[in-house]
Amino acid sequence: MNFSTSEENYMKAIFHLQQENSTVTTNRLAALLNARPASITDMMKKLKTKKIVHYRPYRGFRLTTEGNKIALGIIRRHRLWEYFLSEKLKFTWDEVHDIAEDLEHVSSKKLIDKLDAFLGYPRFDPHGDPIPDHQGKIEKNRQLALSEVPLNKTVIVCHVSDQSSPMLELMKHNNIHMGTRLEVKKKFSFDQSLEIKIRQQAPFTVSNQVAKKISVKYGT
Amino acid sequence: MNFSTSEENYMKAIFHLQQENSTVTTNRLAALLNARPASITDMMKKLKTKKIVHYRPYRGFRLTTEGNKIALGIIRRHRLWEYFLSEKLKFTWDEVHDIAEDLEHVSSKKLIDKLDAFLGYPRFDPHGDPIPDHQGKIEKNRQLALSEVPLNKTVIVCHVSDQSSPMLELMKHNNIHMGTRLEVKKKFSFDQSLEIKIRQQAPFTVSNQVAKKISVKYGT
DNA sequence: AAATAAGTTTAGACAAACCTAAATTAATTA
DNA sequence: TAATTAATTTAGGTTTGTCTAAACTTATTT
Ligand SMILES: [Mn+2]
Ligand SMILES: [Mn+2]
Ligand SMILES: [Mn+2]
Ligand SMILES: [Mn+2]
Repeated sequence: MNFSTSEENYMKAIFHLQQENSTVTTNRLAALLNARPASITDMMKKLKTKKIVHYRPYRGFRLTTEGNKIALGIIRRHRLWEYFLSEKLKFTWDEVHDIAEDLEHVSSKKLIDKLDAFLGYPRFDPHGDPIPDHQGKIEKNRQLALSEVPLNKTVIVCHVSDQSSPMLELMKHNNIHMGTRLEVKKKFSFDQSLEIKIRQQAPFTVSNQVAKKISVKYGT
Repeated sequence: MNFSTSEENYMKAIFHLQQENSTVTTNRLAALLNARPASITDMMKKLKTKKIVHYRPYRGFRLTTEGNKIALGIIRRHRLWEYFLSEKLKFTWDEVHDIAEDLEHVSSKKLIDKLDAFLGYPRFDPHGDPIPDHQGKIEKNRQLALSEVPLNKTVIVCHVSDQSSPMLELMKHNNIHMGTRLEVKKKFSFDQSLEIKIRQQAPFTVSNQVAKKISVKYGT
């Protein structure tokens, strides 16, 4: 079967919400997609007849096995394009998402498999998220929030979930950017603030608020 | 202003029809877009209010200066993606068009300019058609039909406008493919058939019917 | 100058994907 | 258990892009 851009965006959004909570509600999805709840209900009815979601009125919904497979295909496309944009076209990591949001809907299977080969079968996108392979197999996400990192382990910054300018200002001031290697030296239990050390720099402190927004992975 | 996929497809189609005949008619456009004449009229009214076409009912239409500029942008995107697909992803020349038909509607200017740079500012797409530059400037098309080629000039096959299997069979039999270098040795006035010579092969004859379908350019 | 034919437009429908406002259901609290 | 509240669905619209069938224009013939 073939799906519209809209249907694909819904499937992908449901997939992401399911990671947190296996059954998804109308309002959560409406918020994520910037749509009204009534629109969600309309689409859920449609996706139910297409056997993409399990859905019982007032009871929430989740992807069927088939729906899950399709969602993984869309995520594969999204992340491969993000990798392409960042690696080949030299976009910065914060610019790639919006463009990939459109490119992901060009759904030629052959295109994506050839793109994958051209890129050398990358396993993670520029935000550190795993890229499903051509069968839809996906590795466990190796990221965790900076606030969860154990003491004295070197980690690499790979995603920042807030791109407001106040946040960017703070990051710039502390010299944190994508790929920065750092260690957590101390956790203050009073406010969960962290003392951070970047190689060859004086240590500094970040609030728990900030640390929750920064994702890192264990370095190679 | 921002344009829908549909509006973009109409603009591009009008642009191409204008090359042959400066004012375009409803039925011609309907045929090219595989749509009903009534749909064309609807869209022309819309594009007129957006100042993309000049249009007087029953009198045909043509792109405004603005419409022309936009159409060139879409053609630029289309041909750059075709080049990318063929050159980087190793698609064959006959596979690239349909995929580019979708990719061309991803309209980030920055994406296309970076893609252009990545590809090394190519000037012709895999079919030999010129690629407009970032200002919309486009070179003259250097292609001509094989049937129009003067005697004893080496030319390179760069486009075949009929991809039916009978045509492909004939081309395969005569060893003609994209990039083949050949010379026209003789023109028979009786039926306009041509005697063709490919380097290190015995000469053979093709009908005018075939020669009209094959485009070539002067070699480098 | 009529009549005819060809090309084009209009009128009216429809599906997709949204929306607002009102009604309904489920969950929570008194 | 009966209200109250929060979440969700339904009813009814709108916009975009398409279509068919009927009406209309323009061009071409008698
Ligand atoms: Mn998307
Ligand atoms: Mn990503
Ligand atoms: Mn297109
Ligand atoms: Mn082309």
